[in-house]
Amino acid sequence: MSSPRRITLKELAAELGVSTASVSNAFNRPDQLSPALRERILGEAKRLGYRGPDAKARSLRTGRSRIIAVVLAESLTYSLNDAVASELLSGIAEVLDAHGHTLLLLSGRQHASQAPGSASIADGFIAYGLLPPTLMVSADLPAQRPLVAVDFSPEGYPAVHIDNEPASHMIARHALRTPPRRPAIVSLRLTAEPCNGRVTQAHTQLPPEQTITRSRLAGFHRALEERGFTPSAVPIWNIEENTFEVCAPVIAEILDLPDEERPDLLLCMSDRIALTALTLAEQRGIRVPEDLRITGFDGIAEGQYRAPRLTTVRQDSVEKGRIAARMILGLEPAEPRLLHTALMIGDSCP
Amino acid sequence: MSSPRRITLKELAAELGVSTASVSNAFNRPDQLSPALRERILGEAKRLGYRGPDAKARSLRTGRSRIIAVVLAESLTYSLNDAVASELLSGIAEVLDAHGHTLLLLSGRQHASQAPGSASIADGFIAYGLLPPTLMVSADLPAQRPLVAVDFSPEGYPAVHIDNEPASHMIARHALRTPPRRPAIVSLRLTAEPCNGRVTQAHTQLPPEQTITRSRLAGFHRALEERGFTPSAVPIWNIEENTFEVCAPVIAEILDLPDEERPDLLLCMSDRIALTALTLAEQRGIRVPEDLRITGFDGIAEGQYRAPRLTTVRQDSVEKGRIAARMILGLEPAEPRLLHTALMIGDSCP
DNA sequence: GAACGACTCTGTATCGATTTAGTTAGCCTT
DNA sequence: AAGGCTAACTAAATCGATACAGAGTCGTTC
Repeated sequence: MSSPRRITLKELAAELGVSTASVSNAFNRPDQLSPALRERILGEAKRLGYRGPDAKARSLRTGRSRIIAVVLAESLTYSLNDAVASELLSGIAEVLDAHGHTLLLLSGRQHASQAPGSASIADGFIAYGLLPPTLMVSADLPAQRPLVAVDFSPEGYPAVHIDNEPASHMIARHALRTPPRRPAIVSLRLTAEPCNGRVTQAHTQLPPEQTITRSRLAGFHRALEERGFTPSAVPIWNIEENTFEVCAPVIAEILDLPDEERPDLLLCMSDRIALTALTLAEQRGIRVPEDLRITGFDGIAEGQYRAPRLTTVRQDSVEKGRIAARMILGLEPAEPRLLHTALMIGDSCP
Repeated sequence: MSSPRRITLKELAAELGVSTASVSNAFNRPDQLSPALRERILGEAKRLGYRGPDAKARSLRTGRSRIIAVVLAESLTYSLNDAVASELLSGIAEVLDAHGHTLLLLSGRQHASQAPGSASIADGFIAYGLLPPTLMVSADLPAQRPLVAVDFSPEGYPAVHIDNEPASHMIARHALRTPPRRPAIVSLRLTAEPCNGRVTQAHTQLPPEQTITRSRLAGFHRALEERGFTPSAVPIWNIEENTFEVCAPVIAEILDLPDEERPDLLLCMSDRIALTALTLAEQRGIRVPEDLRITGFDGIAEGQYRAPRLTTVRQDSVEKGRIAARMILGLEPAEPRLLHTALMIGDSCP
């Protein structure tokens, strides 16, 4: 336990009989001293086991830590297992790595309760999908520090988005080309109050915060209307968390409806929902796409590598992450960006 | 750009006419000052927009940052999309969160090149699956700082492991109960030189570093021997990266062999490999398990939610992460731990 | 009524670096 | 030979907090 305490720059300087400035320069600005001295310093440093300037002290002095924090709306546990969030993080990590920065993971939830915010270490923040109320709580994160938002739009900050409404309009339009008898929508976190199941009249007052979900719903509704359906007559089921475990019971409820009530088209707001539907339909001997057509949203890998291949809208979450990271590093102008999506026609809804 | 610079603790103290010590105590040790003063300080802090002590300065002074770094063998981009690594991270994040710590993500690869290590910020390190050579490079990470290893065993550090050899022996034994005509092994990173495909004689000298892979192979071989097979006669294909994209061509090579050479049992070293085999077999009309039996390893969710359900060995990666995190936080003794695994018999190899 | 302890609060050294302004020495110019 | 430059190096202030030792006040206790 009595570790031989790490040697400091000052001690190293004393040992060598040079100033601390020179040692610092040896590590950071080689052009500021003679190669000979630099060599001598680096050599002695290695000999004494000095690992280079301490990051804590350096970041205090310089004001920069080369750390970017990503604040995730959901718990880290959830986010790390969600394909879309993982892809986003991948994109962010890729760019940060390439520019010598590191990634600190914060959860919007955790953070609120967290005693003394270790957040002020970060040079900048990338916030993902925070809801306005959560944002308020954690808004004091970026005390004058740069913040880039992904998948939501806090006022006054640059944001990276996809075109949710046109995208879902596009896929719904495709699905409705073959007119379904009973279309249905399976939505993600649409209601103000948590509700895992059929959305009833009681939930009609949709909260305005859920911008993504609402935009996607709007796209579905527009397409339905264009094809002669009455949007309000199309049933909506709501899913509280985008995981198999939470989706499964709701999907089961839908698939186990009596034949004459069971939908023959599911417009799902995420691939995870659609994949769950695919799995449960298979288990029940419901044929996809003959008896039931299913569309997803996101374009995650899992949906493309399985049979039947999922019909979905691909959004490039990795690229979204890259852009956000480049913005926060100042490598590209931090201004609102809207990424486009692509319809991917698979076998689940040809 | 001329941000009104964040106010400091000292300025706040001056404003209030109290000492900096009191302000610090107001935030950190409420019992050290009267409730009245504390109230006054906190009030004024809020009024002036003071967010609480700066993390950089605090961590320099106290020597603790409440940040734990996870060093991943692979690139972050890969790790974030790998189910096993994600689960591990989930487990780690869960425990760290619960104890007010945050997670810094470092890649073993990135780190080597990274200019000035921002690593010395961390209070401790959890290293995952580093190969000895890589570890050497990054060994100077934990300058006298605690380190817990996961899935490998650097000398002198506590490590969390699973029982790889018994586990793969167990599943191979199960698979061989129904004697296959032509068993084959699909391995992960087994060879010294990168080799994506059939392992030939040239690769016989297996490097000793790949402890996990070697242990799993040993388990397979022991079971094969017990069932009367000559291990050296069982063909091995090697996969360089545990992703669909890298697996697919190798699996295709196997499945496209002429009927009389094609294996009828694949012992795969990961679920990802096994799932790829499942998908490609399906595409080719090869029936699983009738024509081809497949076993995996890991027990990732994706394999359990699809049909046919994967026969595999479940390792609790989340728990592995939790344990590593608790060790690094000193919540449980940092001593070698071996987790047990469970055979999960699915439909891919009944 | 002196001594003691319990509460509050303050002064200041310190954590380990970076960086500005400045000093010295040596060389070149004219 | 004087002035001007540059290169190489240093002294010391500073980043923003924490925590120790001590100072002052006030109520108890013997």
